[in-house]
Amino acid sequence: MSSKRSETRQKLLQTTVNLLEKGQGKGVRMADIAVAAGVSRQTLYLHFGSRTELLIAATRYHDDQLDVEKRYQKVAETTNASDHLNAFIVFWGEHVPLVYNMAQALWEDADKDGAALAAWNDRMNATKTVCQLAVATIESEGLLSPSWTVETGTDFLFALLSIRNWALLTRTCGWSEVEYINRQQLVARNALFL
Amino acid sequence: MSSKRSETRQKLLQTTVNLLEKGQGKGVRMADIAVAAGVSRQTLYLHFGSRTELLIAATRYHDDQLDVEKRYQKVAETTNASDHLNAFIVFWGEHVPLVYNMAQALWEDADKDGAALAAWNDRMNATKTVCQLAVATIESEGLLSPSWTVETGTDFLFALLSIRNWALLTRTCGWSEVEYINRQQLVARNALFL
DNA sequence: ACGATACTTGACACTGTGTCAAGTAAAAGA
DNA sequence: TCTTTTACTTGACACAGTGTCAAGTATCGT
Repeated sequence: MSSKRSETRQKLLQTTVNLLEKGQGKGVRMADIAVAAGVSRQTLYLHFGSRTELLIAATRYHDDQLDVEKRYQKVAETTNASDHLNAFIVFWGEHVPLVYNMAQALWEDADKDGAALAAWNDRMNATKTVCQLAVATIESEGLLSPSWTVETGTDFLFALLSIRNWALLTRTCGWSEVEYINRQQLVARNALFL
Repeated sequence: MSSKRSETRQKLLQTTVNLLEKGQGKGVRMADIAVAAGVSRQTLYLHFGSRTELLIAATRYHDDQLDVEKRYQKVAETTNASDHLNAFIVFWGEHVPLVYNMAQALWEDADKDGAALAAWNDRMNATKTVCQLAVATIESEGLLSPSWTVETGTDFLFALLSIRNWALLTRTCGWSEVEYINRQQLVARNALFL
């Protein structure tokens, strides 16, 4: 009967994901989640110690549903640095919209809560690693512009592709997904190659 | 005797600026400011209706002290698009560190408070206007890469120079002010010109 | 001396997070 | 079948921080 517990846990996570995704992540309270899941507020604290823990668990849960590894395959399968970079930016341009609202909820808490900050940094480091891979590939083919080292080039690409930049360009400036991808490819290529 | 009121007001603003600048903007409470200014908490509400109002007023007060117009002169005095862009990025690279902590305090409230959001957008629009000027100058000399329109090029430059990008590159990645300026100049030039 | 101005004092409402203790209901185990 | 355990509920409360209110004090100008 320990399956009832994990059933409830799953329901809570799913409800949290749903609310965060639709509500733009803004001001989703513990009470809101409890009501939406048809459960008492205290049950949330029984399963997750705090709002931050719930947020982190929900983020992971959501990630698992997205099957990121599989979609990253196309990047991994490329055979040269230029294709790799382009494929990576395509991947990223398609990935961020799926993750944005969850990420936003996390970083809003990162101001106050150390655990949320840690979780946020975790995710950021993961994406920086893939940036690093892309730049290292360019360097290994001798195509990295002498203006950059692998490290600083990675920093730049990481900043260029940051989620907040994505939000600024697509949400605030109104770029479409395709425009975002094409222009970021262009900028990254012009900056890093030669 | 109405000078006493404005004296106090000034003292409150200055104290707020001091606290925000040193404290990384994080968690500066009304009570903290009141104590630091040697005044009761309620006096703050007598002069400014809310935390957000105080924050906005403090930001303006701080801006006035910085004499931005004068430091922007060097940008305005340039005679061609390339110099203009370079001078602008130098200006920006020197400007952001002075403004960062205040800006951070403002945008942290922007999540919750509509007024803070409005104030934040105001500032952002101001900087976007100067970005637009830089890109329009390039275009007017026929040097803007055909990949861009003035509008999209402005969007890009605005994103590249966003305060959050600055924070990511200098604070998180550890770029020095000089490195930031040189590399951002490089990237902007490579992306926009041709 | 009078009254306005500037500020103080202390209490209180409100929101949202997190905690605690006692209670219920139903499945699991003897 | 009776008992224990598990999963959840209920309602109260502490706490932080913002914002409000009413009554009090001190000082300045006239």
